[in-house]
Order: sequence, then structure tokens, then C-alpha cells
Amino acid sequence: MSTENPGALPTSLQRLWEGTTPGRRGPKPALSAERIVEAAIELADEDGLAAVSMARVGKRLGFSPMALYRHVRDKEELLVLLSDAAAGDPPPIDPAVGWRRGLEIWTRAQIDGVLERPWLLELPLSSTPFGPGRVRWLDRAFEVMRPLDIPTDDKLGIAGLLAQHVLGEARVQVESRRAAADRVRRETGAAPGTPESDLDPAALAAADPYTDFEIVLQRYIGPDTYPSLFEAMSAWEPEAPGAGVTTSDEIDFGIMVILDGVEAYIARRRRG
Amino acid sequence: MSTENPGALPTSLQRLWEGTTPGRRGPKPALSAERIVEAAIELADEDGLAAVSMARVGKRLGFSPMALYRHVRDKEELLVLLSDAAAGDPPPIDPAVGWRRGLEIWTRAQIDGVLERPWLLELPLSSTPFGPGRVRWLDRAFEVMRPLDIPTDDKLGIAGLLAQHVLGEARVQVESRRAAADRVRRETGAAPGTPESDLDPAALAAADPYTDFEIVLQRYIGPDTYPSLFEAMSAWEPEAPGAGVTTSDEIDFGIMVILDGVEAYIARRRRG
DNA sequence: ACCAAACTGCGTATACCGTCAGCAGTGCGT
DNA sequence: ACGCACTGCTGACGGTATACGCAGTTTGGT
Repeated sequence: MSTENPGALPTSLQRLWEGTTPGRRGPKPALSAERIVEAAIELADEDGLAAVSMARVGKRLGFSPMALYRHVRDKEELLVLLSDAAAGDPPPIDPAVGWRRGLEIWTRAQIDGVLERPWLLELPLSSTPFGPGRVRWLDRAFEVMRPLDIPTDDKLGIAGLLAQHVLGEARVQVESRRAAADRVRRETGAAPGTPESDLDPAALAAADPYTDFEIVLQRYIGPDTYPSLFEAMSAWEPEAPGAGVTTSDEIDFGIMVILDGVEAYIARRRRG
Repeated sequence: MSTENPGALPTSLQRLWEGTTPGRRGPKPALSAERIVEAAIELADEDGLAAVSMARVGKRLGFSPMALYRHVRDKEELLVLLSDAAAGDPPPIDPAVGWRRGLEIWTRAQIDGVLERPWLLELPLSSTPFGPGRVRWLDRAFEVMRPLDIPTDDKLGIAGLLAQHVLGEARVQVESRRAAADRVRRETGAAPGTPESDLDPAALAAADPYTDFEIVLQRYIGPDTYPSLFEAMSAWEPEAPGAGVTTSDEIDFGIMVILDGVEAYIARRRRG
């Protein structure tokens, strides 16, 4: 079964892996999927994912909107290519640090990548497929897990678990960062639309990192409606200021738990 | 700091928690945010998230598109309300099963919920905020973790970790299901757009559960481009047929690893 | 050298989409 | 009974993705 033809791929994945076949006749294409994706990434970096429209991408490249459709089937396909290209390159990881520390570095690097491109969080999960970009990261994860004597399936599961955690952790940090910016805007009387780069960095760093979630907890959670949560809340001491933003030296609770789980799994496996 | 006014909320979150203030004068509103969200959910259940447009939601309720804007600021706000309402209710969980089994049930129930509404995966992470629906689930998680003697922050982290895993696991299963449907469509010569419900259930169950990912691995991963991944692939025996779809009796590797990690964390905490 | 085929980019046109502004009707508070 | 607050709606606008077909360009075959 593993040797028979495994069937066809969705066209977007195929284009992702095979690229556009050159085409022997006709005028040399002045445009390419790579250049289109590149321009789309620039737009997203500047003004968020909503700024990525076929018209604007075309205009930025000096082409008409319809020109893009010769290299990209769909807008959806463009977003798929975009998402894969934005994955970037994984950092080299010294095997000497061991698999545990290696996976931690790997995960942190991915979180940093999302923090640099927060619009990745605006993409639906369904348009982040297994393209070359993401597989490069996966390859690096397998390099790190090379000394681990567990089935490939389990390694896949571990990488998937950590990759999923990346999204959750990045989301928390992006949201906390946005909440702080909102707070500064309100307190300094800046216009609600002021870009974050125009705000006072010192004020930003000093702003209380209340996330929306914490505000909701304090304001709406009562003993009748959400008893267990309320009970836990009562015994809750908010962390020190700045705790909402996990700096790279602090312990990431999520990574720690997952890696502890992996260790427990390996130990149990070795035993039985 | 924990007692001072924690500041304003984004308007969508506020509407989510406070609802629409009734309005004492003027005609009784014939429409409500709840009914709008309800109709939107029906549309999404039938034809996916793309079918949810202001015009279609209005038409389904027998109102004009603009009527919705009296109850919902934005389409984005509608999606936020939609996402929270679609969370549904968590099942009751017998405390006697213990926190570990309880969290497993909690997670599985959430995965099942997403499988019933696959369009939840099409929503960007950024429009799934902490509304009453999601907080009901969180409350249930805290009920399950009641016997655990760890800080509230850590319980939040655990719930977040599992909730994030829900998305990853549901995504894998949805994608595997879709791949099987594609395969059946191709083999039976059905039109590419045939809805899954019109396909032969027996053929669907028997279809090889190759995911796109596995096809990519077999077709494009070479020793030069992705050496570590290729090495692991060579030693890879694909699982038995049907393995792509995790039934509720099987072990979910992800849940297991996370819960093992939680246990390790608790043990270490008790020790030191 | 020539022509047909293949291929590119673009102009036009369509059908939506979300949403702003203003209007007519309704019913409570006074 | 009056006015005001509030409703839902009409009309319009700018933006969106994209189907279709045309004109121009390069190449392979003859």
C-alpha cells in the first residue's frame, strides 16, 4: 500500500511543490508566482492581511489584477502560497544541546516568526498546508529528534503538538501586545488608529498587560454563572507586571509541559 | 492593581457579554443578535463559512441586509459572536473519574464539536475571543481540575494547551476526511463538487486515508532536500487503514503527551 | 522563412460584497 | 397629543474576486 500511486493532490499543493512548469513557447513571463507572493507578503507586513487584494498586489508589481491569474489559480491559492512562504527558514540547531533543548529552541524560533508576522494569525488554519516552507521546519525538528528512538508517527505527533502550541502562545502574546497599545492610546489620548510604531515605546513597555481575557474575568465572572472559575479566580494573584509578555529567558509553561510529556512517554516506552 | 478599573474592552467583547441594551422607546425590535447569529450558524452548517454574508443572513430571516446593522456593528463582530455561540455546551463530567480522565473527556468533547462544525477551522484565531460560550468550557475545565493544587495561572495554561490541541487534532481529522471524500469522488467518477452526504458511506469508510501530507512525503521528500525527514520516512511503516481517523476509543497521542506533562509538572512541584 | 500553436498580459464586464447616509414608520414617555 | 427615540429599509458607492475574450509575442515545426 505504501508503494502504490497515492493519488492526486489539490492543485494548490501541487503548485506549491512543483512550481509553474516553464512553458516552452510564447513570450517569457514577466511575472512569477514567487514575485507575486513576495509582493503579497510585503503588503501584509505593512498593513495586515486585509491589505492583500489581487488589485493591490498587481498594482505593486506594476501589473493589472488579472495578470496574476496566469500564475495563481485563486486568491485562496495565493494565501496558501503566502502562508508557506512566510514560514521562513528554521535556525540551525546544534545537536550537542540535546533533543529537549533543541525542540525548545525550535518552538521559540517559530513563535518569534509569528510575532514578526502577526497577520499569520489572521489566516484560517485550513490555508496553512504542508508546503516546502513548513516541511523545512519539520525536517529540522526531525534532525533534532534524531537520537530519539521512537516511531516516526510519534515524532510527527510531537512536532505537530509543538507547532500548534506556537499558534496559541503567539496569539496570547500578540493580543497582550495589542491590549497594551490600546491602553496607551487611550491614556495618552492618541487617535484610536495610531499605528503602534508611533506610540511612546517607554509607555508601551510600562503599560499594564491586562489582556481582554483578564478584564472579562474581573468584570463578568460571578459565583453563580461560572462557579468553578470564580472560585479559582478568587485565589488568583495576578503576576508581576510584564508577565503577559513571555521574554525568551522565561519558562514557557506550555513548552515545558509538552516536553515533560514527551519525556514521560519515552521513559514509559523504554520501560515496557 | 487587581482592584482598579481594568479599562475598556473592545466593543465586540462587550456586546458579547452585556448583550444589547433593550431600548425603552420606539418599536419593539423584530430582530435580535441571537436570531442573527442563529441564522448565520445555520448558513455555515449548510454551506460553509463562505456562505455567511450579511445579505444571505438577512434574507434567511426575511429582513434586508442593513437591518442586521442595528444589532451587530460589523461583519467581524458577527463572526466573533458566531464563533462564541458555536462553542456549544460542555458535557457534564463526573468528578469521580479524576482530573486526568476528566480533562481527556473535556478535550475529546471539544474535538467532536469542531468535527460537527468544520467551518470553525476556517475562522482566523483572532476572531475566537473569550465570550460566554468559551468561558463555559473553561469553567468546566476548572471544575475538573478542582482537586489539583496548582496556581490558577497554570490551570489556565493547561486548559489553553488542550484547547489549542483541539484545533490541531480536529484539523488533521477534517483534512483526512476530506481527502477520503476526494478519493471516493475520483474513483467513483462523481462530480468534484458532489457533497459528502451524497457519496457511498461504505466507500467512504473503506477509502485509504492518505492525507495530503502523506502524499507529499512520498512524492517530494528526497535525501538531499530534507535529509532528516527522509531518513525517518524510510523507516516509516504507515499505520493500519483507518488510522488517520482517530475514533474515540483509540489513544490520542497529543492528549496523552500533554496530560503526562501535567502529571510530571505536578509531581515535580510536590517534590520541590 | 514562414505559419500555426502556445502562451502572456490586459480590458471589459459581472456579480457580489460590506457598509454609509438618509428616510419613513412606530410606539413609549411626557 | 406631541416629540423623540428607535426601528427596518431603500439607494448608492466603492471595493472585491474573477469569467471571458482579445491582442501581442515567442517558438517549434515545416
